[in-house]
Amino acid sequence: MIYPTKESVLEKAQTVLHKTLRNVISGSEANVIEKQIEGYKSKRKGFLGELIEKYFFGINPGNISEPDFTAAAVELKTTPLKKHAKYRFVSKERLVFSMIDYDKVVNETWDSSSFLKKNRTLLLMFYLWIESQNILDYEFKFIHLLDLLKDISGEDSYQIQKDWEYIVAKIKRGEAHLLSEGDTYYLGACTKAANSRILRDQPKSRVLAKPRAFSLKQQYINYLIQTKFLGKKTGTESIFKKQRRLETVEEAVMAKFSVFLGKTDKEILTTLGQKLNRKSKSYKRLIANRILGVGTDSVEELEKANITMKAITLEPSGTLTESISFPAFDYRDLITQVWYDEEKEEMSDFHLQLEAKKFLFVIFQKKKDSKDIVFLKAMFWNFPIKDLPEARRVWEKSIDCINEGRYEDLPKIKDSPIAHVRPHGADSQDKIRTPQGSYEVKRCFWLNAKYIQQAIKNEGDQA
DNA sequence: GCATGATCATGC
DNA sequence: GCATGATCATGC
Repeated sequence: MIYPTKESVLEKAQTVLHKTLRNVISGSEANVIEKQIEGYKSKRKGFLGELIEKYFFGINPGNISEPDFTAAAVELKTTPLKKHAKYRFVSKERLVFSMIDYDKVVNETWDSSSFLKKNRTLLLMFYLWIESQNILDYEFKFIHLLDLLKDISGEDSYQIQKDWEYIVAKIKRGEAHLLSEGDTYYLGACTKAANSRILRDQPKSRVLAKPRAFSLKQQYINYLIQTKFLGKKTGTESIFKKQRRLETVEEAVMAKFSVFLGKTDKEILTTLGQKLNRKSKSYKRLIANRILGVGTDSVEELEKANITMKAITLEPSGTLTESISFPAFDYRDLITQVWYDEEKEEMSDFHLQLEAKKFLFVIFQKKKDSKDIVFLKAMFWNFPIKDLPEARRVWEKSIDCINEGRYEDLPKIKDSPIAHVRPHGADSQDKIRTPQGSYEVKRCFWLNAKYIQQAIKNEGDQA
């Protein structure tokens, strides 16, 4: 089949909306597919996409650098949704594009990039994923064309371009092995499991690098689902109430904070005409929210890019005394997780927090001989990929301890330069069930204060 | 000063 | 009602 135009592709695609693949193919085709599925131990990633190409569209694009629908210049993406209590549907995963060709990409510019050539216009076919279900019976819920230069806001397109350029610049520096999904905002360089153990050459360094693919982050896809496909408000608040300039997320956020550099908490609140409870443990966090101009913890520009804001307070000497906490974990769930599941291409929660997330540190410093605090700076930070093995070690030790019921032996701050485990509940009675059936106080992973202090200092050195 | 356990205001 | 982020309190 030849589909000459984007409209013809979309028209055909929409005939499977609210239906399943089984609904639109013949019984004998279904039998052939059933036989193939039996051949696999588990559902192979991307298999439904291949079936859609072959049996539904009747195309055979293979692994080419052109869009799947070459004449129409449309790239097909068959991708899963999960049900969600609050948001109805969320993307089950990031949206993955082709592998990054480290040798080739360093000679490209964004406008002429092979990424844009292949992926500028996407046909997104979202189906509802249900673990136990036959892939022939997955229902297609959303089918949309998305032009990455026209169908999203100018700021979002601009950010995606900047993300691509950041990734390419890092490869040009000979740091392909240090790429991390958390480096960028909407477009990320994610690991691809299929052959992630086979390391690749990179053009500007002798160090072998993990194969990675361009991808749109899960949070950005969720934003698209909520605003474009479900047509709902996001439930988040934008830091822009009016028309904004064409700028990156980082530039936009930094511009908000730069106004208050060196100001005390009182000065900031007076300027903003705000009053806040100084006694609260959330005091500085709330100041940061007010600086951004929001009255909530759900900030659109931060959530879209999977950024977590952390208010940090340094001592007058510059020392950071408090470690940074993550959400409390569930002991019984934690021990079922795999650091990186190659088959499912899924990371454990802690791994995902470190690799895919970016942090916005809003740093205050206590004043000597005064109750006042000063706003020192804001900075974006993401966990360096070189430190992942150490974080993994702490995580694995934790799982061993939990499996063996040795809760008193969970990794302590001195056991690692990077992370540890500590209580994180409402109080000492806030307990949760363990695999052994007993109850233990809720705990979580923490990033060591010293480690974060060094990260803050390193950023200062670079500037 | 630091490690460790415990707590609490906020907002969803 | 509860998860979360950010301390606070205690003891060495």
